[in-house]
Amino acid sequence: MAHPIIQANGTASDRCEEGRDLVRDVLERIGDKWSVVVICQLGDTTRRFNELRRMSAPITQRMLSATLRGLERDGLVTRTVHDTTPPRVDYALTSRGLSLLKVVRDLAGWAEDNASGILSSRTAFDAR
Amino acid sequence: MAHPIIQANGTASDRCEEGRDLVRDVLERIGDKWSVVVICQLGDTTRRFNELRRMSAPITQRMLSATLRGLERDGLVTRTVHDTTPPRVDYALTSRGLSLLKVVRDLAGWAEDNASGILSSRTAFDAR
DNA sequence: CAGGATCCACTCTGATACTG
DNA sequence: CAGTATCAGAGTGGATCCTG
Repeated sequence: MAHPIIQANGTASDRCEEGRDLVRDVLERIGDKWSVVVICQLGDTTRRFNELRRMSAPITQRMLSATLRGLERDGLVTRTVHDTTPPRVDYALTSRGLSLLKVVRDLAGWAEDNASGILSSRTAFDAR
Repeated sequence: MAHPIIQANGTASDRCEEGRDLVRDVLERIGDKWSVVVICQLGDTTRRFNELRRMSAPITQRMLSATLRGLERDGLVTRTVHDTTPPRVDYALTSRGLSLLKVVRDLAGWAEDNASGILSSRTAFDAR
């Protein structure tokens, strides 16, 4: 067996096969253009709409709104409306959202670790 | 601090902020419709084109071809052509691809663990 | 067997303008 | 402040046909 690291987890090898639609579902959520950005910007603190908008620039109002609604729908984010003037709405990650944040950060870590290698691979490939 | 787990890794909190374009780049690769499926089907073994096609059904020829080329471009997959008749081409994950497989399996694990919760959240949200 | 080329339908996103 | 509505453009994937 060439790469024992992959075999370490007994059931993990099946997890890709089995729940393909599931995985696709999740990836369609976090694989869109802004979900990961918003999740990371939220982190473990509460943020307001325009605050997130600034932090996630250059996201548009429309996309931030849509992204937050999607995350809320999946139970990853809570939306709290304070009935004041001017209106104030707070967003925060749920515990499920926080657990996803962890996974996403692992992914981000992998991305950073492999970014330069990937970029040079691309350059080499395109030069053929 | 409500969720110390998030704070565990000193630099990890920055990894989302810092390399946003990086992360997006990676997510555009694995976030497309088929990359994750193909990566999982490859696992740590070598596969031929039509073999992958069957395993990844209902992927089309066009998309399998495009997906594999993308993965090869990023140095995640090797493509080995055997000059025989009929032609035979073998695909396998590189070590970089295998390291991504690990991360992807974590993601798949998260997806499985949270699938039912997410689905019921969606139902509840849509019923409002 | 392992693809490439073409055409089409759909989705996702951005820009802009407007509202409670 | 925190959104919604509408429109147009780009990208992405599927179906089909063809080839060394």
